[in-house]
Amino acid sequence: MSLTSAAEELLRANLLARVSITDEEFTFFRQYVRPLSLAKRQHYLMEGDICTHMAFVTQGCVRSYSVDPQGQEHTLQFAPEDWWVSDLYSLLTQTPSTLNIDALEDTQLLLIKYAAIEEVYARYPVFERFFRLLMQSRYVALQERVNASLSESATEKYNNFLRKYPALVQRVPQHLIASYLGVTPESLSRVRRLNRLAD
Amino acid sequence: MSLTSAAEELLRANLLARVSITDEEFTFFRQYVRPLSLAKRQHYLMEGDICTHMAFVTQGCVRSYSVDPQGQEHTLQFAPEDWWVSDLYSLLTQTPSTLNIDALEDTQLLLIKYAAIEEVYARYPVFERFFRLLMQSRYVALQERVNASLSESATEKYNNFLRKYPALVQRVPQHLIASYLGVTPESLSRVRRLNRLAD
DNA sequence: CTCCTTTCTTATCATAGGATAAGAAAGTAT
DNA sequence: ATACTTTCTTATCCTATGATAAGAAAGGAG
Repeated sequence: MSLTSAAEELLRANLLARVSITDEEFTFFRQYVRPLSLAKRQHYLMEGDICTHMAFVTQGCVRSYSVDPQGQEHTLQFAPEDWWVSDLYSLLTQTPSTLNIDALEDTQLLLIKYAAIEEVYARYPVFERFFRLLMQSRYVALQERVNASLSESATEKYNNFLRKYPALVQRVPQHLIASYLGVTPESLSRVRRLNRLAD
Repeated sequence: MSLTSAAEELLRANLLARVSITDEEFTFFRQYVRPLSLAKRQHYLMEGDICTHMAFVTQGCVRSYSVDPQGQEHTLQFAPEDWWVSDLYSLLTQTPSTLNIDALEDTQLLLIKYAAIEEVYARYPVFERFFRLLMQSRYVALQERVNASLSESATEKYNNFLRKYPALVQRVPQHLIASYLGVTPESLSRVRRLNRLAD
């Protein structure tokens, strides 16, 4: 049995943050895990591809986004280190993806083969528990985002983003944050200027 | 052992749509289920309450909504028969709810005690599987809603709502659909008029 | 049937944020 | 160092949608 890499230890820690995992369980899980490197701007998933793996980011940052009929990009998720990302709909249904996932920086992923996941759940239900817990917290966060989109102005959305994700603001281009918030880059720039004037 | 009610059979069918459940498993689960009736406009949950149960709607319709600092209501979910509803954040953290849930019609719920759910999962992991699957599909649907809020105009959002939830349009007041879509009732009325003119 | 509440519509006016255009600043590669 | 790309800003103008106001229509309760 090979030693675990630093990346795998990050994955183990991510699992342990939600559930208790034994060495035996983790060793079993590792069978279905493989690393993937992405260069900055390289795509992990492109619209139309079928998503076959769940990706866990161990280094760098990716984002998932859709492209609307006018060619506008809309960012659905930023995933820096310690985050999971995939096109869940494509993964679950094994149909062509409507999302794109690309790297905002040079990035290291660990990929878990979706075709093996049922086997993992059957052997060690703790992994099913893990993904239930993960989905639950993601659901709560997404609902909060829907609520924000219904109730907040551009300024409020940006200021709350600053508060919630201060680290991302430092490493992600502003026009991508704009596309996450649902405003144009020019409007976000205006929001920031008015923030500055008001301070 | 008492006979199952029609409501309980609806619950059983809802579980069976995602997982295989034996009579024994369902009988065990039933221990933690109790019915609740709500009159139209009656609240099941009010902001500040701690959410202690998951609710499954067997008759009627409820909605969950938040109230912003200006007193505006924002509808997060409509839950007609066969849907699950709760304030998941309050449920998971046992902290005061930020959401309200009220009945749009006379409604029958089945409540599952959250404090018992870990016991249920431990005894019969199939229930954990069920809630994982439920959370997954809810997550996918919410992400689609976020995507719509980022990319669609009021008209598109309304027309897609019509397409996705034709039954709800018949039974839910339009101003509540407006509050779900993130537009004012007056704007929705305008959208409908322009739709009519264009037909 | 009548009153009262809720829901929906229409019209006018106001505004937050989009569209467009241009350039500045920062980052990257040769 | 220079050129090229990406990112960010500022300014002007424009439009989709919000705010306000008023009334019509529909639905319930007595």
